[in-house]
Amino acid sequence: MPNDDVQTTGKVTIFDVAEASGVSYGTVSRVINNDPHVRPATRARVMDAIQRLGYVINRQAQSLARGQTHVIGVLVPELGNGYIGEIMRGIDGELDQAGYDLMLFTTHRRAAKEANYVASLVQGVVEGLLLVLPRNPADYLGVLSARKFPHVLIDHQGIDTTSPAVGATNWQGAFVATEYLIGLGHRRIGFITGSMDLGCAQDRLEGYKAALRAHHLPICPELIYEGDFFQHAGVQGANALLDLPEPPSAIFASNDVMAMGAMDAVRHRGLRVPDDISIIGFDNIPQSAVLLPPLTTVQQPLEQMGRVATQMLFDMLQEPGKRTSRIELPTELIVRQSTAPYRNRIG
Amino acid sequence: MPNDDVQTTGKVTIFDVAEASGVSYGTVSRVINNDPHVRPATRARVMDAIQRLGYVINRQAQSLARGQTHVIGVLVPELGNGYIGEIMRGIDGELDQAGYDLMLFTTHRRAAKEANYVASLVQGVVEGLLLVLPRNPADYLGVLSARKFPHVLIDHQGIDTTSPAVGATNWQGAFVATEYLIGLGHRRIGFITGSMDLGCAQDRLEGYKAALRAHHLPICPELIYEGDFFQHAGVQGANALLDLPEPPSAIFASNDVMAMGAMDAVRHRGLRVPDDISIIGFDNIPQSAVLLPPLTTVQQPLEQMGRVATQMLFDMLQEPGKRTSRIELPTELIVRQSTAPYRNRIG
DNA sequence: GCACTTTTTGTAAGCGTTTACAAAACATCC
DNA sequence: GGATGTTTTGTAAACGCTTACAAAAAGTGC
Repeated sequence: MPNDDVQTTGKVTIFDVAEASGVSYGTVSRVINNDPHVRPATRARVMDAIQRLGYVINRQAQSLARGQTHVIGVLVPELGNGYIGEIMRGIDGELDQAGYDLMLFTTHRRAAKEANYVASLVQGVVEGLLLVLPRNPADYLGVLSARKFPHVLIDHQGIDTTSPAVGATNWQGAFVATEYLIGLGHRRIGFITGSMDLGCAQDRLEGYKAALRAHHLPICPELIYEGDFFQHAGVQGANALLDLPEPPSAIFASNDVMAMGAMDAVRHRGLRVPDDISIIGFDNIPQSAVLLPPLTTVQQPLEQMGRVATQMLFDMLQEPGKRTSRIELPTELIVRQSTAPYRNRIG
Repeated sequence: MPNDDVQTTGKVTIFDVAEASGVSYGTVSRVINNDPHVRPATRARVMDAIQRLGYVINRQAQSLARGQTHVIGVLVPELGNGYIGEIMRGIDGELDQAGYDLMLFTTHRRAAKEANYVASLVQGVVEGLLLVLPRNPADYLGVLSARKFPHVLIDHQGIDTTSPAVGATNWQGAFVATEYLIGLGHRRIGFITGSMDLGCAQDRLEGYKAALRAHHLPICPELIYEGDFFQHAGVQGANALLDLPEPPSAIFASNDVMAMGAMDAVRHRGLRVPDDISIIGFDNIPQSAVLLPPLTTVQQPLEQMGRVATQMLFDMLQEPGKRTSRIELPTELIVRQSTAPYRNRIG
């Protein structure tokens, strides 16, 4: 007689379990779903059969029958940078707690495809969608909104105002950081922007300008270098700024990665950070704390943004009609050793 | 009479489309699946109805009926570091081409949960599993193998030998890099290891040792600092090595991130790279090229590893019985400016 | 032990597709 | 214009589960 231990192959269904334990398939279903209406003895028998046969539930079928998948989709422009990783960590944590699974889509490849892509892929598989740092959201948002498909944007305060979103107080963060440099005595402060097609980059620039204005300092176009959030732009931006006839004494980069590039460029010229040039970043990625010198930066609550966005999405799933909102989480200035009081460097 | 344009809500099924276009649901299914056995005129009529009603297929139901989901799962220890991001890029690209979707699982949170976690979550939802850099794979591999569940390991040449895997030639990479330093005249070469619980970290260390041996140089335990692949370990490792009575003239870090830390530490002591100390990394993450100086490193074909692993998985799905293999993709030494010929630095 | 209530179990229908098979429509030839 | 062969279309059953409802069993109080 063959061993009927854990089946290694083939599909074990609810019917097999029912037969093996001498109950009906309905009862097996109830056991699986922890329905209280089942006698302890019966439950034990069924559980035993489940073990023996190595039964695991078929989520497809369950989803189909229940009409819900317990999967949410996350759309990211790309993996690889730590910034998105932090956000993902928050999303993942929250999803995990709720027992949801996560389907990952990247735009970078299919960006060119038709706008319906998101809607069509997503329909029937994911219950909601989290859009991280969408670059040209106009494409999908139309479809998503039209279909009333639950979704929330993360870190994009762009043109669209109808979709719920969570971001950070980029403007204030940049304002505070700039003000801090001004407080240290710096008067000429260089600024390296991010990709200006992103709302957050624009906001940071505006915050910088506003702080200068608030302190009656001139806004010099030559002190503003247009970057793109990549390290290389930090290097080039710093070089461009330091080549100026009247170079700045401090550089504010729109993210930490560019700040790192700027730090390298400064040192490569034989100048010291922060003695000769103060440098400040934005994001507070994990690396910033272990640089030499540790980087002064504006902390973005990235993980929290992920968490909050996920919770918002769950709210929407619960009460489909609910008024959606746009949330901005506070940034915080983290003072470390890459900034110092101004002193007349050359003369 | 109400407008029957794109429905914004509710579910449009194959039956609705059938009714709207005056054909049977079977025909609609055929149209959806591009079955050639349907008259052009009929096809057009159905397509039109699909458009009008805004029908999109329900993947759950399709999966259930077809018995395949077109989803594969990827299990990663964490997001956030660029290393995994590169691998993911390769996976994603390959999946995309094949029209598969990607479900992402992270271990870091549920690691403590029972070993069946992978199997139970996965069964019925994903057709195969890619395990990226699994840290304690013994837990799941047993279940996976027992169930003959298609899976491939990425970058883990550990104890387990039965599962198919793709990795890189870590040993050779480290050997070549070390030999390169020796060729530059260095005799005392410091080594900062990765997490020694990972096979790749062990292999790199062995490659380093083998190169020394091959050139009849002594293996000095004090020159080997045990790190963990994080930047901080690079800083500490470099400091420890340089504090030695007889410090090394070159440092080989087991990954680029630690090499960056080491570079910072070296400079912080007023020494220059590469003039005083040569530094070499491993991985060739995108950042390494834009450091100052650009980092000499061993390139790992991360994206390619992702691609190859995914292809292997597809092969396994196609021919379930197929003999599985373990592949090692070649590493390559990338010479940049963080390494220089040895010269007697102090004396 | 009976009538009654409550709990447990079984059954049938449904979720939205696919697909094998049968039926109907069309084309082709003599 | 019928016999024949080829497409095209319709129908029914299946995929593995949930769930409302009905039936059976078990538990009560007298």
